[in-house]
Amino acid sequence: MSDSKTYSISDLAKEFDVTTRAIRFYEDKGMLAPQRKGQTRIYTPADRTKLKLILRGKRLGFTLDESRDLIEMYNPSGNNDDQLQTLIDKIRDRQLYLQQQMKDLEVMMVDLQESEQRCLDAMSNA
Amino acid sequence: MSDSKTYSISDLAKEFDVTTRAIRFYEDKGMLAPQRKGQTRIYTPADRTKLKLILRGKRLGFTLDESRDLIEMYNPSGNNDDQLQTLIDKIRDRQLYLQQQMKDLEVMMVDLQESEQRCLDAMSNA
DNA sequence: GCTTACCTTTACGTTAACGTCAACTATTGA
DNA sequence: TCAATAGTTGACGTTAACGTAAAGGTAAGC
Repeated sequence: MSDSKTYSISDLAKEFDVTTRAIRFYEDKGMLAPQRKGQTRIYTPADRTKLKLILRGKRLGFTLDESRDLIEMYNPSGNNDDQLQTLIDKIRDRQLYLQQQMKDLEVMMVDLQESEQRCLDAMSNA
Repeated sequence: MSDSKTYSISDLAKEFDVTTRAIRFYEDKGMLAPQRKGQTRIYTPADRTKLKLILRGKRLGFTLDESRDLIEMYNPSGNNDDQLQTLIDKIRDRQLYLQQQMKDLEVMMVDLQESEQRCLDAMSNA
């Protein structure tokens, strides 16, 4: 009863709004390794979590290779602290990058609002 | 004397840390149109600003095509308010996306700090 | 038994944003 | 004068992350 829940590939595809092709692609890259029932892939909650992490990495702008490294860090298999430090550095880099993005976005929003206002002015004078 | 300052292609490449190839590529895509002195490209401060906007767009995750639309919005040439609204929508989308990125990043930082701590613990017990 | 829906593998195609030559011109300073 | 430096235009190559078709296996329901 505990955690015997499983998912089909299309279950996960629907839940996370990705294609089955993408999920198989992640498997090809060695990031997922679901069980099989015959030929058909069977995903456990752990597999589901991994997929979630992959997609989170994507949203953060990591490549799949980078995300794979990150995910390996979550489980205590290879406790290589050099790698760990490298990854923490990558995270920090990405954090700085995000801060720059926020600044850029603020400037751009102001510029566009000015542009919008000019447009509205032009329309009201017609 | 006012704004007669000009730049060579490598001036701009150095200033913004991009390759000359990239700058010519943006021109091929119709995003820049510097004057020529013979064959050589001569960039005005206005060109420089455009390049700046292109790179800002990149940092925000816009494609070059999207950035071109954005840049056209800054000058009051085509006051098409439909387009303007479309672009404001795109900006808003990107803003939401950035907010999601910040959330993702926070979670990931916590996860990795836990991972780091486990690693440090393991080392101190050796 | 037949369709429909879902699953599989294999493999070539696609897109963005340049990288990387190659082959050439123009300028400049020793 | 000659070599180094910076500029030019093609044009083919590259990478990531899938898309998309081909060609088929399997199980449910009518």
